[in-house]
This record gives sequence, C-alpha cells and structure tokens, in this order.
Amino acid sequence: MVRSPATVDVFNAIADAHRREILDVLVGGEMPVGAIVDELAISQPQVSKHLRVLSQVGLVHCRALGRHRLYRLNPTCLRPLQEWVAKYEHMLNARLDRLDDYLTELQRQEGTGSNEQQGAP
Amino acid sequence: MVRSPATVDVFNAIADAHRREILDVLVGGEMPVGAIVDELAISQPQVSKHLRVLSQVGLVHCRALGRHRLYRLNPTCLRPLQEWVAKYEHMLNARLDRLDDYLTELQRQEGTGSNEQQGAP
DNA sequence: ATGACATATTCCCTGTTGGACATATGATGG
DNA sequence: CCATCATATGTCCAACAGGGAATATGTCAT
Repeated sequence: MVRSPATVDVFNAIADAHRREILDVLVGGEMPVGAIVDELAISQPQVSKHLRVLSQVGLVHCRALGRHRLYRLNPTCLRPLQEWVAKYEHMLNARLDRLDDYLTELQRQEGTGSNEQQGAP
Repeated sequence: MVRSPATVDVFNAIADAHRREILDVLVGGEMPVGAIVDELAISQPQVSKHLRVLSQVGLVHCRALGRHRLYRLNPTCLRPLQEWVAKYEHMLNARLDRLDDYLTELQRQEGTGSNEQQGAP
C-alpha cells in the first residue's frame, strides 16, 4: 500500500537488472533505442518500457532526431543513491572487526541461506 | 521467468524504503528487533520479514542473546551497489560533455542562474 | 511446569511488476 | 498518399511483494 510506484523512485528504478544494463549501455554515450535493443537482446517494447521508467525517474534524457529517439544518461539523478551508499562506505572501507568478518565467512558457508539465524551460542 | 526473486539481490533489497530505513537505524549499531520496531513504527512482523530479506541478502547479521535477536549491519554486501554507482560517479563529479550539460540545463529551464558548471569548450 | 516476553512464521489479500504479443504513433522517402 | 522504418503504447498474464492479523517458536523468570 505504502509502496511507491517504483517508477518514481531511483532505488526501485535500478532494482531491475535490465534497467541497470540499459544504463550501463548508455554509459557509452547517447544512442537510439535500436542500438540498445541490439546490444542487450531485450525485446524492443521492453526496452522502450524500461526507458520510460528510467525517463520518469530522470535517469535518462531523451532527444528526438528524425524518427530516432536518442537517449542519454542523466547521472545526476543517481545522487540520492550515491549519498545513501556513502553513509555506509566509511564502514565498508574501514576494516571491520576481524571477528565480525570471520563470522561473516562462517555464516556464508551455509550456502542455502534458508535460515541465517541460528540458535544461541 | 528470468526474474530473480528479488530477495536475493542487494539492489532489490534496498529498493524497499522500509528496508533502507531499517538499515539506516542499524547504522547506530547492533540492536534487537524491538528497538527497530520502536524506532520505525513498522509492525513487528513486518520488521522481522524485512530483516529476513536483509539477512538473506547478507546485509545484516543476526546474533541471539537470550530471547533477543541482535541485528547488525554487514555493509560488505553493499559493495556491488557501491561499485555500480561508482561507475557513474565519475560522470557525476566530472563535467559531462559540455554540450550535453548545456542542453540538459536548457531542458531543465532552470532560472537559478547558477554559474558553476560552465562548459568551457 | 507455567506464564510472560521477544521474535519468527504462516495465511490471505491486493497492487504492481515485467514479459510477450499485437498494435498504434510518428517520421521519412518515393 | 502510401509503404516503411523507429519507437511507443496497450492488453493480457503469471509472478511476486508487502501489509495485516493470527499464530508458532523459543527463552526467561518464578
């Protein structure tokens, strides 16, 4: 209910792998839809829809050129994301408690992740 | 079909605002579920569910202490996200193609008169 | 053992999502 | 004006997410 329409929020926009791929392709520079379709082998309607979402969020800009639509990145809109991640970066870069790291690896060995929370030590 | 269950991928995990809030709260340090519930005013079952997702993705670790479960951040798992954003950071910080930037500003029709980004071709 | 507390899990429901497919829009060239 | 290219949009569908409420699990205190 409270869930935002996702086409309005950068975090949701980049939650989709295809959308991320499209953005990654667009790093190469402005290009028409066809080029993206060709690079990614996603159906053209899908690419258009994803571009629409990205556009609504503001992550890409569109420019008409003849019958082509040239899309290009507008990385500015990644700022909120960047800032959010930045809050954690200092924890990322600083070495954590070695024990913590060790426990992390231990827990990872469970693999299936069916139940991360184990009983009391 | 190809769509991953979303509870498996960091990008999806942080797509949810509530999940982000929980992480943000956990920046304050290890704490039990009740504290999170209290801070965020999300229902306890919901918090537990979100914690489960975060746990599966690896973003949080859990430790049992008596009848409490102490959760704490594991920012390491934000690396993929950080790296992905990093690809765009240089575009964010560096001046873009002066023309692109110029056009962007034009399209935005911003009248703030900020001068800082000059193309200077 | 019993009851109180802290947390996890289950069931149900509704809204949204992304994909496939077909079709509409819009521009271009003859 | 018509055919064609490039892209957008609409419809239908299966899957899933997240919320609420009730309930199960597990732990402590007495």
